[in-house]
Amino acid sequence: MNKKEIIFKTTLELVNEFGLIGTTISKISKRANISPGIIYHYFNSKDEIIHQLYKNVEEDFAREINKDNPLNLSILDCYKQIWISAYNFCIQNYKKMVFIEIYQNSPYFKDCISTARREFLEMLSKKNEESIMKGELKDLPIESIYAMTGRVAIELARLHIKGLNPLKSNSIEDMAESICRSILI
Amino acid sequence: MNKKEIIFKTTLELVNEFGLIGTTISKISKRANISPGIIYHYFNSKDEIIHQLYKNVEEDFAREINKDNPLNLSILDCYKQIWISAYNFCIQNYKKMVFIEIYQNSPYFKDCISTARREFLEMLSKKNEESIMKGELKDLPIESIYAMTGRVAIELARLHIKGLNPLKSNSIEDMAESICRSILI
Amino acid sequence: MNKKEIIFKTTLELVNEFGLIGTTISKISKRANISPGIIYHYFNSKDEIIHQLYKNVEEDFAREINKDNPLNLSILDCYKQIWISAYNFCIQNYKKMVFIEIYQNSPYFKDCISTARREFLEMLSKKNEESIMKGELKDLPIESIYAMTGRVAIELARLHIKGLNPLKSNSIEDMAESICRSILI
Amino acid sequence: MNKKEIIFKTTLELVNEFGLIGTTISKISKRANISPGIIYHYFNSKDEIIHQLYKNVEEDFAREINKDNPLNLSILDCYKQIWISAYNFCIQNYKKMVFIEIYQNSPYFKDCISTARREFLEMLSKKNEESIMKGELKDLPIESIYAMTGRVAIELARLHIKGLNPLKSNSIEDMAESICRSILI
DNA sequence: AATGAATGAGGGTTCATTCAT
DNA sequence: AATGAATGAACCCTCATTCAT
Repeated sequence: MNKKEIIFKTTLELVNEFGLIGTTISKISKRANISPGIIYHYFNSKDEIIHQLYKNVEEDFAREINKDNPLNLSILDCYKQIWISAYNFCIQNYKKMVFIEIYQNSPYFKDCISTARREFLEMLSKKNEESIMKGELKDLPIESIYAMTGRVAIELARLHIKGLNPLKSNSIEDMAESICRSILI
Repeated sequence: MNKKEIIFKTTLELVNEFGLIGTTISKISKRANISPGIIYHYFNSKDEIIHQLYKNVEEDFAREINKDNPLNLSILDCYKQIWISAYNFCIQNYKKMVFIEIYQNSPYFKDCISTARREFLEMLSKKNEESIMKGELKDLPIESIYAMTGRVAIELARLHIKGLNPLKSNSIEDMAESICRSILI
Repeated sequence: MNKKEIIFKTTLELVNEFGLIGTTISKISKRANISPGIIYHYFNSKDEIIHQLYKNVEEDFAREINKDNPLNLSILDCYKQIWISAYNFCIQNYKKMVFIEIYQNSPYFKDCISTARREFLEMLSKKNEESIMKGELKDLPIESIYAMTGRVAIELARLHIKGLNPLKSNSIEDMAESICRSILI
Repeated sequence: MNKKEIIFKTTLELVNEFGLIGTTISKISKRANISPGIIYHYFNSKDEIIHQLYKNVEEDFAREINKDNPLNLSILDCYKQIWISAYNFCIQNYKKMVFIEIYQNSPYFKDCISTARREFLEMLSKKNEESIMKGELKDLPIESIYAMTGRVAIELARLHIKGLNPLKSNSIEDMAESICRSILI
């Protein structure tokens, strides 16, 4: 692992523990066992570390969601698959998920999404419009659909990480189906 | 309005504008037209202001949710009514809602809930268990149910505040119903 | 002496000893026996201290030069009087003079001169033009005239402060006359 | 050009652009296309580069002043020739002149003059004493004479570099004569 | 109750200098 | 000779908190 990766890894951990402001250059350097100065050899500023880390994490997430081409499925199966991918990603990468949450709720966040993610969202929007026309999908903005599906996956994953058993005896597939049906007509 | 209330009101505004860290004692004192020193007569620390404000806001929220005794209704109607109350509360008190969001995504948040809210949740839990027994409700922890219903109301309200039209042509009642059905069997 | 004046006085001393960059907030606070933080109660930045101090010092200098209305005299007597005033000011306020020199040779200096000084220079320019027309004064820009007269006063005063006897047996009046004659035809 | 010379040349340029403090080892290494580390093979410290560069530049200046043996001339012609040489040197080597100005107005400057310059000054002093004895020259220390003549040449050259026309219609010879006459009886 | 000057630890950042390679 | 990653002290500045008044 090179030094940039070490800095990213350490920052990810610290933001989970202390938040964005609580993650200081001094803390990063101490935990990573490097000098504060050297951080500025690899990054121009603390902000740059945070922004680049977010970009990396967002790309990881987008890659996971995309990996089985959900857009080729029927609208319900598409959302179910995305839901399951999101849930699993969050459980397996909970520090990344927490980081995304914190970042997006901070002044750092300027709605700058990665190209990969934007393209995916555009294609999903198109699919949505078609489904709305066909009378399969409720007429809702994509942000609302996300709030009703993907966002719920994240919340449930968060409960999982807190040590709860958020699904109990229900299977992931059943949960995904129940939740995704709420956006259908 | 007494001085404590002035400090709470000012803090609520400033956190909406500048975030928790950006809300300094100096800013509070300037906007509230009081001296920085006197704040420490009413509170032991900045953290105490934040925590107490959160508690107050959470209680306001709980009070609103409770006001029409939703627990007396059928399980679906109960959740629908809670959902609608939550959605409306957030839209009508968006500064409080933003504060809650910021607080819960910060290292300040330590899952400490208010007594009023705890009592309500306990009663709701009991109702849930009965419904699960009756085969009406999915067997899920209350936190998951909240994630699938109330949390979604807040997310949609947030979109409303951002200027989107999150429900489009759908009525609040329909949305509440669709979403709350996802927790039923 | 109030705290702002103490900060100015300390800064003036330190700039004489260590230059503008070498004069740190930490050094100021130590020598003035105050905390670093309080400096920012009176000034917004280190730069503001430096700029305001320069403005004050420049005004002191301009006041001294103006005090006997040299502009009412003949051109030679006018410059002689200015010369003598400048020389005496520098000898009596050598720290201020050194500060002016350092400031004007630094990136801090943005040719922003005080209103009082600008007005004086405009009136002096007018007097110069008249004298040039009358064939009394060499046709030179005012900056050159300053370089040939006032600037020399400062240089000689600097030698005085270094412990030399820069005029030896020559009187100030004779020196002023010899030097100021160099700009006459 | 060997590496030491490259470092000197680069430093001269950078000091003109950024000042002494703004000229960092990092900037020197980047502009000179060498590593920061190797600079410490040729010099012990940044300060040493600055001091040696100053010494070199001062010697260049002294060499130029000396080149036509002004000491063999009459006292007035001697000073006129020195004056003209200084003025021309500054105009033709303005980066060196700016460096000298910056250096002498910085805490780096410790009045350490080069051997070449010292020898020249000693010979000039001797010539001065003879002229004072003969009643041709004012009884002044050599530093004062420099302030009244050579220093003025530099100031006027500086104005030339700033874009002014410091002599206007006056010839260099006339200016040199007017100024140098101020030190004669 | 109230003021606001004062403190000082800690923030992000820079940079002369060192050293393993 | 040469590299450039690495160090760490010092920079300017912020701000929660204290305290004399």
